[in-house]
Amino acid sequence: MPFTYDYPRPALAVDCVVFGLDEEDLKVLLIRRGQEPYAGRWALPGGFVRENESPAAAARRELHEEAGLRDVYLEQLYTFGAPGRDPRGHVISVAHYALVRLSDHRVAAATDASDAAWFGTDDLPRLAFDHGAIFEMAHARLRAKVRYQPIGFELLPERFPLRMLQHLYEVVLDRPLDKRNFRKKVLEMGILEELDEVETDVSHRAARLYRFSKARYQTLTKKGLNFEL
Amino acid sequence: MPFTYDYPRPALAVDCVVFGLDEEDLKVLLIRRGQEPYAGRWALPGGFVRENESPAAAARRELHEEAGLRDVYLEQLYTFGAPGRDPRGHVISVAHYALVRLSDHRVAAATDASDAAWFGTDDLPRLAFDHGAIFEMAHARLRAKVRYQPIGFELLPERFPLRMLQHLYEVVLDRPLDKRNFRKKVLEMGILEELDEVETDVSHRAARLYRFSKARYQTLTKKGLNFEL
DNA sequence: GCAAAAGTGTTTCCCCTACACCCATGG
DNA sequence: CCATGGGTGTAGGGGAAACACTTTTGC
Repeated sequence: MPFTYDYPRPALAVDCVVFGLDEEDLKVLLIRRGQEPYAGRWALPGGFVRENESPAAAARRELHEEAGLRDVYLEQLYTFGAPGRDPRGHVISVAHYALVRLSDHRVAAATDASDAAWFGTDDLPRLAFDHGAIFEMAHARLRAKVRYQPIGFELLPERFPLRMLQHLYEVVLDRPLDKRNFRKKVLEMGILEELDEVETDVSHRAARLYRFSKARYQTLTKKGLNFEL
Repeated sequence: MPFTYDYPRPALAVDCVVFGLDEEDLKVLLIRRGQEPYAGRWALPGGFVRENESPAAAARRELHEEAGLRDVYLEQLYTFGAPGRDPRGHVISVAHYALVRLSDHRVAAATDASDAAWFGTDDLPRLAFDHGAIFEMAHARLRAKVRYQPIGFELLPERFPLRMLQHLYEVVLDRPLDKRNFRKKVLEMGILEELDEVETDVSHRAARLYRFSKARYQTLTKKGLNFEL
C-alpha cells in the first residue's frame, strides 16, 4: 500500500542517559561531540532513527556504536520535540535511559578508547542541545522508579552484599537510610537469594552475598507483593 | 544552517486517549475511521505531526479538529514505534492522554456532531492499529498517577461534593473506598477549598461543595506535603 | 416519620522509625 | 586487643483500616 502522507516531516532521533554506579556515586556516560553544532561540547549518546527501526532498536544500536555497550537495561523516558531544540532543523528525540553494571570490565574498556567519559551526576559539564533537561528528567525518573520497581539491581554486580544495595539506594535517593530497617525490609520481601558466599579482600568481617531473584519477584508480584523501598 | 541528515525517515504522528467521567464510570472518546486502513473501525483521535510543530501542539490541534476539544489537561504517555504498527509504512506515534470534564456542555455538543462517541473503559470495541495497547497503557498510567498527583480534579466539575471525588477514585482505582477514611485524608491534606454552597436538585440532604485549590497545593508541596490517596 | 445520603468518633492493629547493642574478622 | 564494619532486638508512635453512629433533608 502506498504511503498517502507525504508532507515535510520532522526528523526523528534517540538520546540515551546511561547511568552507572561506582563506590562513590552515581555516574552518567557522556560523549564529546566532534562536529557542529555544539562541536567539542559534551552530549548524551544518541543518533537518528532509521526507517523501519523502532526507537528502542535505534537506542541500542547507538549505544553499541558509540559506547560499545550491549545488553543493557533500557527504558523509554520521554519524547522531546520542541521546534527549536536542534539548530539544524526540527528534530524530535525519543529519550531513553539505561542502567549498566560499571563493575563489568567491558564497560570501562570500551569507553576508554573513544571520546567518552563517566561524570558524577552532581558534577556534569554544560551539555549540548537540551540534553541538560533530558538528564534531569532521567535522574528524576530513576529516583522515583527505583522505589517501586526492582530496577536498581541492574546497576549492581550479579552478586552483592546488602551494604552495596543500601549504598545504591542512598546514592540514588540522596539521603541516608537506617541499616536495620533497610535490611529487614529487603529481606522480608523475599526477592533476594541468599548465597553461600561472602565478600573477599576486605580487612574486616566479610559480608554475605545475595542475588536478585527475578523468578521469586515475579511469583510474589502475582501474589500481590508490591515492591517498595 | 542546512540540514545535513537527509535519509528516508519514519513519519511522526500523535494519538490521544481522552478520558471523561460520568455518573456511572470512566469513559474514553473514540472516532470512527472513514478511510483505509481500518475504515469503519473505531480509533483514538490523532494525526500526523507537522514540521516545526511540537508533539503536544499537534495533539492539541487534533483534539480541536477532530473532537472540538480545547484547553484540556494533556500529558505525554509513551512513543509507539514498532515498524509494523501501521500498514502504510513506518509511522511512529507519540501517544498522549487527556482528561476532560464531561459535565461541560461543550464536550457533549461537539462530539454529537461528528462520528465520535464515548465508550465505557470496560466496554471498548476492537480498535484500529495498536490503539488497544495504547489505551491499556493510558489506563494503567491514569490509575497509577491519580494516586500521587492531583490530576483527578481535571475530570470533575470545578465545584463538587466529596462524594463525587470519592466516586472518581473508586471508578479509576476499581475498588471501594471507606467513606470516613477517604474524607478525613482528603480534608486533612488541606488542598480543598470549602465553599459556602451545597448541591441542588437532590431528594435528600444536600452535600457541601468543594473546590480544588491549586494555590494551596503548590504551597503545601513546597512545605513537603506528598499527595497520596 | 421514613428513606437516603451527609457527615462524624473511635478503636485496633500494623508498620515505619529510631536507636542500641553484639558479633566476626584482619591486622 | 582494637578497629571496622556485619548483623540483630525492640520500644514507641503515627497513621491506615474497619465499623457504628448521628444529622439533615425531601417527600
